[in-house]
Amino acid sequence: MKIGDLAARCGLSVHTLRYYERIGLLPRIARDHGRQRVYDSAALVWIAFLGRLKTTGMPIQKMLRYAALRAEGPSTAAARRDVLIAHRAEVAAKIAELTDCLSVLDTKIADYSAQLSAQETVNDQPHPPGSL
Amino acid sequence: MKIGDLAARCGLSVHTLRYYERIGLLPRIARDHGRQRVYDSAALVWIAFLGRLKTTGMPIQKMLRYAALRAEGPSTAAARRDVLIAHRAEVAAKIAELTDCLSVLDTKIADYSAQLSAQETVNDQPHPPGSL
DNA sequence: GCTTGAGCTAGAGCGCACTCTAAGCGGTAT
DNA sequence: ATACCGCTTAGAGTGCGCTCTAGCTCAAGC
Repeated sequence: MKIGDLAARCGLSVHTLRYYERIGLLPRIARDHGRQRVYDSAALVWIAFLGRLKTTGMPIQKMLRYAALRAEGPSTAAARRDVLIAHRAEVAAKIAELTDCLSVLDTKIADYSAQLSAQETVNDQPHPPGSL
Repeated sequence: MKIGDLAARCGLSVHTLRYYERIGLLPRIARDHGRQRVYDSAALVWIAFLGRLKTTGMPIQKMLRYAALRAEGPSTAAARRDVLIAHRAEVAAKIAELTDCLSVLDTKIADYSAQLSAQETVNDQPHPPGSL
């Protein structure tokens, strides 16, 4: 698989794929005779997981630490698990925070709705009390 | 309340408060005799709400649109409610997305744990099968 | 064989949301 | 009176995560 194919499949741009490799998020990619990158499906799996980390708000610096552990091999499994456990806690906290904000939004929306329907009720009165 | 006091109470820096005013997120603030800003508690309430919007991922450009509607007065209540309803949907979607990622993380963590306890079991064997 | 399109590198540029600096003014404590 | 602290402005700088450009090589289709 060449870089354009991978880009089409994983949803990142060709530019971004090369950028990720340059900073070390993707391991060194094999090249063909013409120095063009050749990807296998493992790259797709890894990129999908990076996408999860990104979606959940992990900054690139932390992803790099995880990627470095991964590159070191199976001896870093415990360290990687710890990174994920810590990140999991952050994600859970973020969900709680968003859920909290959601109820604030609901309250605010309900306030606006009440305000608007009260106004509408007034408009519906052809002769509001005391207007004649 | 002067800008330093407000900063201490709302958790934003003095720099950020002036920046927010400059771009229009905060309405024009009254000044005292020496041109220094004087805030009332309404500012605190508004800033707290901006914080909710920010926490939930609303970009400053959208907050500006909401702030502009607010500044226009009560006639924009319906428009503001619509903005909040749309944003509420985005937040709910984000929560769903994060919840999904959370289960991926849990799976991954469980995989590492299984891998690590298997390895530990091997280490616990003083004479692994076939090793002597 | 020639065009076209995709890939290559190094490095510059961008949008967002701040964050800080420089240079100066005003009020208060000693 | 002087030192100091917090306030003022305009504008420059920062960090993140891309995103794009220039100038080139390479490979496949007509």
